Amino acid sequence: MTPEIKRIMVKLVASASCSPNASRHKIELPAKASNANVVKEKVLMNGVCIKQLKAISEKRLYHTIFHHMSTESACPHNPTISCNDCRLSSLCLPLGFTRSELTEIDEMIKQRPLLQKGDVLYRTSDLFEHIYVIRSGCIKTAILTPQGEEKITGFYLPGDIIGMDGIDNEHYSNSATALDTTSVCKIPFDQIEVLATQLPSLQRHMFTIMSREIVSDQQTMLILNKNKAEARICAFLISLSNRFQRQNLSATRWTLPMSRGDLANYLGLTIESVSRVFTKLRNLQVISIDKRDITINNIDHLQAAANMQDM
Amino acid sequence: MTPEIKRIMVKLVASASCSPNASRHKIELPAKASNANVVKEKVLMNGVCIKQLKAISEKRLYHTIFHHMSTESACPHNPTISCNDCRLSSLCLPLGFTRSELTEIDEMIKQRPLLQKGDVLYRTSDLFEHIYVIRSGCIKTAILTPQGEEKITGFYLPGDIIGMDGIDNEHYSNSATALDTTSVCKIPFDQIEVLATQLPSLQRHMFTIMSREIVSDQQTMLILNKNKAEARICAFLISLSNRFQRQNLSATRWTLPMSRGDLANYLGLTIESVSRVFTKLRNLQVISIDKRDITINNIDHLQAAANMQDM
DNA sequence: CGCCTTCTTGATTTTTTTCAACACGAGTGG
DNA sequence: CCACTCGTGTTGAAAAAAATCAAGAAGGCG
Repeated sequence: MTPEIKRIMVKLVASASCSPNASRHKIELPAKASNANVVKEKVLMNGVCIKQLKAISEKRLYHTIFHHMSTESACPHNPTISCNDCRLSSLCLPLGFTRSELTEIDEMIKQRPLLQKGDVLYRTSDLFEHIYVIRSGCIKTAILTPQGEEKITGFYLPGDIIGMDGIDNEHYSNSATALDTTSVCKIPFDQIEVLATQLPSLQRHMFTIMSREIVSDQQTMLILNKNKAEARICAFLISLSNRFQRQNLSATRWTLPMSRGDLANYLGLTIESVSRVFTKLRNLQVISIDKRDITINNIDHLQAAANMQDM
Repeated sequence: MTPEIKRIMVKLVASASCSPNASRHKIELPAKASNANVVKEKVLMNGVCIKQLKAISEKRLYHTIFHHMSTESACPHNPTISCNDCRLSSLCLPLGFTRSELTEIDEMIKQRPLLQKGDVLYRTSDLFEHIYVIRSGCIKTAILTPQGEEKITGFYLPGDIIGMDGIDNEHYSNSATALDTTSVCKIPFDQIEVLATQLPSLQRHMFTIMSREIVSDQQTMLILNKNKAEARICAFLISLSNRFQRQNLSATRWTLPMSRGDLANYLGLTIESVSRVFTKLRNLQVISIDKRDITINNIDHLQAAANMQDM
């Protein structure tokens, strides 16, 4: 590990105190981080393992750390943090709760599982009992077709809530799989229901997040309806950029959480088509790509390409 | 009007008494109805106009009437029918309500607007105040793209509930337009919220129907993800067939509620592609088509084509 | 070092769109 | 009653786009 990277990491880890008032980071990835230098140590933050990979490039490690740092004020993946201290609570819970109401909710969310890349949170037709809030990392949800193929229905980032598709018939209609080291809050839905009858603002909040999921699914349908591969991918990149920005991450420089295969599956294209569009956009200087690290150089062009006439 | 058709119509209209116990119809369209004979009269049922067209073929009129008859026990489009008597109440409301609770809900749903073909129920960015239950007819919902194009997000049939996309940011994100003579129940959402805190089963029901909408949107994404036009259209026809069957209509013989253009828009194809697939399916004897009247001759082939390998 | 997964690139084939013409019925007006 | 137009749907030929098939590059990992 180069001294430069070590210095930044130490600084980051040091600022990760479990305090609700810790200032929010706005971090850009410096070009100094290199893929050449490989870190073989386990990386711990406040005693929690955030990377189990045996070898990881400095650049990727740096990405991982600042990603976790900027999505939560306190220790990423730390299962002991309460809703009172959680930076995501504004997304997760309605505003205006009293301290005692918050504590009541905190009591309800006892479990905050830590998933490693590839771990399955729930499977299609598992009994529906919980909804989950993503605290860090990334989750993909997918439906199994009658032919046994997996069709990805969404990618979920910190602050997003998943599992609500299971309310209808008591079983999840999707499966949920971690694309990276991911921590989630596991919330028992029956307790939500009871609490929601007592706290109208919680009931309203539940309606709101479900409505938001409906709108977001329809936005996805909109992207899939664009018939040009380039338009789909550009629209997806813009949507991802906006979501990172909402997490106070850079809007123009980030790492794709998913593989080309997952992306192609989600967008209804083949891997080859995705790869070709990426190459084309890179040749046009619209984006720079290094494996899954994306830099957006020309957001206007991306926007124009996403909106291209397609019916 | 031929005597044969007149006889059937009189029989149908006669059985349309406003009684909750009226038996449900299971009706097939007889081949005798002809497109040649044109009805130029207004058609009334229990004093409510169900067709305003100046000229309509017997066949289409017959379709219209039995469609309305079989979706409701009582007078179609009749705004005075109460939830107590509505045949759709099992879809619309949770089971196990007491008579007084039902009356309370009935009180809340005072308005049951009647829409003619092309009428707009609400527009994108209208203030969200109501959700709507389709009682008869068909509604399409659509999102306006930044370029001003309309992208259809769904088709809704009797028993379906629309407008829940508006909860999130106080404004509808879709517009809703009638594709046919359509009646809806207009339900004030703020009153739903108040009532739902008092009646846990109503709260649960709201969560359920929103969850169902999420699942249904994801099913649509699944159809759009199939990259072959034939697979998309076959999957859509099967889905429509199932929905008609759920309304106790024939699963194999019905009328497309939407134009080729709307269908193409919804499926992310061009009008020409839709037309070509229809022609191909007709040549293969899989379906018969007469304008918008569809007869499914070979459901297995349709199923196989819908499931065709496409990734 | 070699195996495996992921990603890229090229050549070919299939599919769909696009452009253009035409058919048909409904509604209109002479 | 008949020509006319308009909206809707069909069909054909050419062009564009994406899938498919095939091969190879790069990096993680044992």
